[in-house]
Amino acid sequence: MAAQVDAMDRNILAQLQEDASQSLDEIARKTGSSKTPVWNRIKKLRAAGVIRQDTVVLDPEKLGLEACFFVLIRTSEHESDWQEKFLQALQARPEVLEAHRLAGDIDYILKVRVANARAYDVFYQALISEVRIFNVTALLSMEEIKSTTALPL
Amino acid sequence: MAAQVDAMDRNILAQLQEDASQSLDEIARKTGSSKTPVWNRIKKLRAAGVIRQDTVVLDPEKLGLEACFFVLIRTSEHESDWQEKFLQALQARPEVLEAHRLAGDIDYILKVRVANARAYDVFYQALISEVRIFNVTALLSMEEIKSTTALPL
DNA sequence: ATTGAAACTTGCAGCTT
DNA sequence: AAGCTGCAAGTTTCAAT
Repeated sequence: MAAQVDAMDRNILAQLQEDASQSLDEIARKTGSSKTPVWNRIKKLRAAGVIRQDTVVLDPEKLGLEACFFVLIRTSEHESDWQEKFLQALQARPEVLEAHRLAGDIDYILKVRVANARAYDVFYQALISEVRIFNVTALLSMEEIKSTTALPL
Repeated sequence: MAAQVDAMDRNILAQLQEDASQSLDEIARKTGSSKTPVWNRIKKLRAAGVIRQDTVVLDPEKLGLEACFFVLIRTSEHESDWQEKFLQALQARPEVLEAHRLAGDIDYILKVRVANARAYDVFYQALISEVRIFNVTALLSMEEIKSTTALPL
C-alpha cells in the first residue's frame, strides 16, 4: 500500500505542501537538486497517487461559512444497504467536508461547514429524514486553533 | 469579515479548488469568461485573503500514515496561560492536523494523523506530560468515507 | 544528472468598447 | 469601468547527451 518514497521525495513533497506555486527551479534549489530530477520525481509521485490533487486553500470565514460542527453519530443499523445509502447521502452534500467510520461506541464522525447554526439545522433535518440514525451529538467549534492540509513528513 | 464575492468569483474558486493546475484560459473557458478578467479576479481574491494557499493533497496511506484519531479533550484549567501553552504544544506537533476549541461539555477536539496506534500513544503521552488535561477520549477512524478540502460554494 | 529547446502560460500594458 | 489583444518573460515538458 505505501509507496517507496525516499528522503528527497519527502523534501519535495514538503515544499509542494507548503507552496505548490513554486517553480521547479525554486524547489530544486531548496532541496539541493536540479530541475529535471525534481520534475521526474514529481511526475512519478503523481502517477503513484502520492500526490492526489493540486488545489487552493480558501478562507471559510471570508466566504461566509462561519460555523463548523463535528457530528458524532450512533446508528442501530449496520446492514450494507443502509450504509450504502448513508454514504451516498454524505457524498452528495458539499457541506460535509469529512466523514469517518469509527471503531467503538460512536459509529461515525462528520465535519460539517455551514454559514450558521440555522444552516446546520437544515442540513441535520435533511440528513435524518434521509437515513435512520439512532443518536446524534453535534460539537460546535468556537475557534479553529489549528488547521493544516500538510501531512507530517 | 466576509469578502464581497460574486457568482463569477465563486465559479472561479470552484475551479481552483477542483484543480489548481488549470491554466487561466481553461478556467476562463469553463466559467464563460476570458483570461484577463479571470486573472484580475484571482489576483483580487488572493489579496483579500479568500485564497490563502496553493497546495497539493497527498495520500496519507501512501506515506505510511495509516492511523487517524479524533481526540476529545476536557480540561479543568481555563486560565489564559494554560491555554497559551496548550496552543503552542499543538502548533508545534505536525501530526495534529486540526484543533478546535468547542462550545459545551467537551473543550477541544483534535484530528491527529500518525503511522499507527503506537505512534499515537507516543504523541498522547508527550502531550499529557506537557499540559494538564482532565479527560481524553480518542476516536479511532476505521475508514475515511469522505475527505475533501473543497468548501461548499 | 545536465543541457537545451519547443510549447505553453503568466503577467501586464495599452487599446477598444 | 471592464474586457480584449498582444507580447515579453518565465515555466513546464521532454529529448538528447
